[in-house]
Amino acid sequence: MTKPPNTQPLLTLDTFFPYRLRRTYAAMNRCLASVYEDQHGLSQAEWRVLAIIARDGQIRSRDIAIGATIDKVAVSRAVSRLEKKKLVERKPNKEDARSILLTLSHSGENLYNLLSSELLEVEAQFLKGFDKSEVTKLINMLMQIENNASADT
Amino acid sequence: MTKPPNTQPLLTLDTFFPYRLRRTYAAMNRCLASVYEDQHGLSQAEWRVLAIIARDGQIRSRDIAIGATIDKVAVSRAVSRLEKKKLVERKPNKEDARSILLTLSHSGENLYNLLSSELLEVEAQFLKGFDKSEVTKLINMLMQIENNASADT
DNA sequence: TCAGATTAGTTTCAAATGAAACAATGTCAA
DNA sequence: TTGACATTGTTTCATTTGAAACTAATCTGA
Repeated sequence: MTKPPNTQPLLTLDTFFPYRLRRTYAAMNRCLASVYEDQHGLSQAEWRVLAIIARDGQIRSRDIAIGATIDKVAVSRAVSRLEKKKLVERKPNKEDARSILLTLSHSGENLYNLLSSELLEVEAQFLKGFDKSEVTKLINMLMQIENNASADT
Repeated sequence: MTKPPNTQPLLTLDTFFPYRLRRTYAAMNRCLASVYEDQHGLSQAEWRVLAIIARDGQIRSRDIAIGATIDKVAVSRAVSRLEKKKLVERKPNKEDARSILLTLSHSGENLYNLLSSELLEVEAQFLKGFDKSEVTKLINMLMQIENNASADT
């Protein structure tokens, strides 16, 4: 009874790359959130800020915003919450008093280590069935697409 | 001066699949939004609802929510706005008076056709440099990963 | 040197969002 | 039937979010 909407569809949603990427991203996110949020009480922003600090060591808010592509307001709020939870510490920056240097606390490091091993397992679930070269190729394609999108006018 | 945070990092962020996927998704989204939002004044939810209705013809709110993985409240609001803009029409469903059947209006179809050709160009930008088989492989991997993630406990 | 412009980070306020409550209809078993 | 439960879609309300305003510090160039 349902009539086909377009006799000659321009856009086939199911093979439209943005549609597929969005669906994959959404499904992935639900899995990840069940770990960092449901099990450890961190928001996505908090987890991402934590991961960037873990990667870079001592870092300014501004560089977290750039590294994690979160806007500075969200970073500021995430850091406040992480500080309240004693996971992150703020130190004054002697070289530039406008900014603040952020580091993980001891318990921040512990949580990060725990979380990262849990999330690596989740990643392995996502990528189950693919061999190493396929995954490498996938990652490289995603990086190229990110570049193409960022270069976009 | 910046000390390495972990002597033996468990998780290498730059090759961590969820990190890459998220960055790609974010970059892609900015490009797409510059079309449907900045140029045509549609929110992401509105565009996605429009695309699902275009694909499926006559459809219930509920099925849009499932098809687009948007929650029903967001669908309800997006449909209201689309109706206000005369892009979508609500018709009572004779078979089940709880639900409402949604279709594109004439101008909704026109906008959809315009938008989809514009967005296909954006997609082509993203995928520039890859051949057809690479893109097919990519899409298939994303679908598999989505399934793996959805099957996750 | 010092006035204007720029940058880092926070706060404020309005808009977007999501969970729960809700009204209206439909289903199903006793 | 009918009465308990389920489903559809909207509304309400509290929280989250983001843009702009703001404070404080730094840079820049006449």
